[in-house]
Amino acid sequence: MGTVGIREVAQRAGVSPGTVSNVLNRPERVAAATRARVEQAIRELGFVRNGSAATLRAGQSRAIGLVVLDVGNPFFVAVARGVEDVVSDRDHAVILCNSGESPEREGRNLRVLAEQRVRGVLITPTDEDLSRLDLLRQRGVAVVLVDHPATGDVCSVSVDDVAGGDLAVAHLLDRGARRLAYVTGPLAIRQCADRRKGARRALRTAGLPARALEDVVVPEMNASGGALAAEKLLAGDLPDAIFCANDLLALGVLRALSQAGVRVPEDVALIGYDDIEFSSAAAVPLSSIRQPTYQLGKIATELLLDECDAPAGHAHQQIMFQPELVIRESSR
Amino acid sequence: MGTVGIREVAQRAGVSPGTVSNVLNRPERVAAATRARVEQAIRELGFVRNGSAATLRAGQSRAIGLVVLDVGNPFFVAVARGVEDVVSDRDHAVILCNSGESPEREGRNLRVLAEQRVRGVLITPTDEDLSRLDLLRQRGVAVVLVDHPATGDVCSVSVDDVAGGDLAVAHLLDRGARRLAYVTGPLAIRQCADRRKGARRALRTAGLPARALEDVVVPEMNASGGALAAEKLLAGDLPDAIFCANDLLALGVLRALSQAGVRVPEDVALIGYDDIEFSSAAAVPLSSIRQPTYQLGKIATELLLDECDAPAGHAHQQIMFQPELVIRESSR
DNA sequence: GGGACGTGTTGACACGTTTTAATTCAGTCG
DNA sequence: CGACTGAATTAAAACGTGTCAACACGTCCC
Repeated sequence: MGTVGIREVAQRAGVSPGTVSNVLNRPERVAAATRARVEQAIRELGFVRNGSAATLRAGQSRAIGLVVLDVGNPFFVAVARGVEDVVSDRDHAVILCNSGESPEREGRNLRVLAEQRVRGVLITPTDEDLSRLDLLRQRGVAVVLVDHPATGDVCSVSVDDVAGGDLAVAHLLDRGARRLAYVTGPLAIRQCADRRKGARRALRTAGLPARALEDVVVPEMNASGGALAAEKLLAGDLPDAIFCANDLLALGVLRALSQAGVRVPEDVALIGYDDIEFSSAAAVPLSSIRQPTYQLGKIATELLLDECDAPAGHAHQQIMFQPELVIRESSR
Repeated sequence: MGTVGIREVAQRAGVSPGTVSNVLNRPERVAAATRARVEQAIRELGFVRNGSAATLRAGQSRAIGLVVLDVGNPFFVAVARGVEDVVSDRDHAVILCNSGESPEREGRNLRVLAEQRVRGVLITPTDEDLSRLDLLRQRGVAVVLVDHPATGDVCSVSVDDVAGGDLAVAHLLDRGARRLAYVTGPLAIRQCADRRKGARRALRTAGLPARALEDVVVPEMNASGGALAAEKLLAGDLPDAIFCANDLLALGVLRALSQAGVRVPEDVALIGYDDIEFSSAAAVPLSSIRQPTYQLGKIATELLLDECDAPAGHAHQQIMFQPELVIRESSR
């Protein structure tokens, strides 16, 4: 059994290869009877179209690239779900790449995507240097930035982290807190800095001085980072309420406080960020800021495919979603 | 700027297209001076090799497919990490597909992979019907089953779930438990059934009757399923110890018990399965059964690529890993 | 009955790369 | 000095599909 191509199918159905191609790509242009004959031949021979030949001929593939910072992060998993749903609706495929926050890996990934001649790329960049993307954009590949606000000449979809920080702290203040702590990763990370900015805005709105919010910076944004932050807090006077830059940090804080005999929310109120699935299942269900992650992926993909389909009459858009406050036991 | 191909590079470097191809694929065969000239031309023109043309010519691409049941599941995320590390070491790419436990989506995914002419496929099948895979195997595409023990004519890599169940219950018995509960999802799921089988084996080994282990079956294997199970247990006489078929269930149980004033591990010991990241961060750190997920992905990929490289002298292997007991507070 | 028209179908070529056999050339040995 | 060797390079032939201009064949209208 040699490889069965469009030619063998054509021969078996008694038509020309061109007709088989039409059946595959524009079925409406071929007479019903002929089409039926071709489709039967396809089934009988177990023909599977050669995607690379199609891509080669067309100049671009029916695939888009998705480059994320960390496939293990629930945030990106949710985004990916949104992406995949749209993409499969529109009969495309998605090539998922993981940059692991390394610019070098990001570069490798982008090269592979360029070689594959993807139609477009969704990417959460590892840093502010967008020049790596020019390589693609020069070749006419559409690009949409995900969770990274852009300035002008490119589409972007993100969530308002300043508003999120504001929401969280306004809620804590509303609940009566007057001395707060902000547990965060490095402030060089845009998300951390923006959420802090929002938190301070909430303080101002409530007429409180900036020193009412103490920063606790830890190197790693996971549960052990949270435990470390809790240690620092326990060493001094405990604040009324704690705002954590993500849920993993908050869970670490929660556990360390519980072990030290501090009650949440009676002694200290606590709120996280991201609303990961596990937050509602924690020992004390965690209040959090929910981001429209699925929507993020969905809208970004629609934007991207629209740009691909009409590269001429396309105006770049910067879309920013608003996050949402989810109140649970930890700050009730 | 028209598309720049191998031809333009050749012209600029003053060589033939064949030489450029050699520089790309077998650099050692071309004289150092020529190579330098070609490489400079590549840089100057910003040439990016067209992967589809290469794939078309070669008959297969330098990519493998990975079809998982659920991209959101930490188990598969860890497997995917193992896969990607090996694959990128060997200079290949991985196309990640999500079947979402739906045989129909699985079929679509396999079709796309076939069209892309992948070299091989790693798959956790949605059901026992492996006929969908024949479509690929007939075309000479290597297949390795992941987390799904196979019988004979195909490679497989899995973890011994019976041994895992045995480990968990043996540990609980060792700790003094005499009346136990097994909180699980539908027993039609192979993993659930196998872990139960192992649990019963541990009972026999300890000389206890099967009725010492009560089954609590819930429809969903997540935290709310665990809460539901806990309700059922609280309605009767509490057992000494609870074995949960996965960590999310265990976390749900833990929370519901705590709310009811039951202390873990003093009143009831608790152990989960999978050892997901959150388990160690729970209010009461959770004992669990750890599976070598990363290894699973790594070995599966090596097996697959070996089969691809030497399709002739390849003997199918069925590899089964042993899980590992991780003891934490919840069963100390 | 002839021309215009529309629907289906065809044939040939192009897409960009890899590969194989052939060719060139400098150096070596008999 | 000619034949041979081996290394470096080349020319040409695929790979399988999509497209597009051309063509066949009825049908309708004047």
